[in-house]
Amino acid sequence: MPELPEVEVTRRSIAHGIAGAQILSMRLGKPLRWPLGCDPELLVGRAVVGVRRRGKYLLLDLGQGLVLVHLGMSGSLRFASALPPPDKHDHWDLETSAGTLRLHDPRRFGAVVYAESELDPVAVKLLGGLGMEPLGDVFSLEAFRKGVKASRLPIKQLLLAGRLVVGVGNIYASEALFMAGIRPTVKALSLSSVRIERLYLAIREVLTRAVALGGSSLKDFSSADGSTGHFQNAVQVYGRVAEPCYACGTTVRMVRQGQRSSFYCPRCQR
DNA sequence: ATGTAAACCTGTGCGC
DNA sequence: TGCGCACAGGTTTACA
Repeated sequence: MPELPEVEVTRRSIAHGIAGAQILSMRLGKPLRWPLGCDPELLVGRAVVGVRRRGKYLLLDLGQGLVLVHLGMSGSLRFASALPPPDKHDHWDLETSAGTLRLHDPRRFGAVVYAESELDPVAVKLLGGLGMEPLGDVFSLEAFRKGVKASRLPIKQLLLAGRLVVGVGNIYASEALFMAGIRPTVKALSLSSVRIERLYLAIREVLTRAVALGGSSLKDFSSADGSTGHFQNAVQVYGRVAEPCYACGTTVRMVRQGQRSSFYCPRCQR
């Protein structure tokens, strides 16, 4: 479910409230993607210094060490001073002096992993291969162009791979490619510099816009304060197979790429 | 090295 | 109403 915008919106909804809080207890439910990697008791008494984001990971900085949180396909966080008893899909509670942070994740593709530092092997394994932050300064047109021209993958799959640029998932890849007028099946290295620049700008624009709209709440996503996003109402092609393109009226198509569905307008995107 | 598919797990919607 | 299947916002791992 969550791509960069949803994770960033979640981060913003908890960062202020949880900063400086002390960890009082931790509860784990059913197993997630990976084990926590330490005794939960080890973290009790530590402070949550701040919350950062790297790609689709949230990084809870503790006084010592950090906790990596990934929402997988169906995860969402809640942060509140009083939460109801955990239901069967609530698999992690972090009780702090400022409130409880709770991971709700029916499919359990999400993860909560402790690392001593970002140099900890587990952190390197999870974060080490990640590409550029699309909303950060290091995401330069030059670096993006170089990466695109070096890949023989279809451009959609290159974006999803996360090795060049992070945070672009299935929704925003389709949306950015529509915005740039590029068909998802085009080989990355065949794109002209002009089209690469259009895509570069589209990625930044679509992600920025999605964050501003609170992310996409397709099924049940909500940020940690319970508010839902609105980007799903601004979607141009994602999930709109067989419906008319808003720009030209041509029927939106769906194609299967790497076990994921891609949506595009055959007239607007070449 | 690269490209494709299976795997992880649960819920939902659809055709019959 | 029930059953079986396809599919769902992600990522790693295994295997050609």
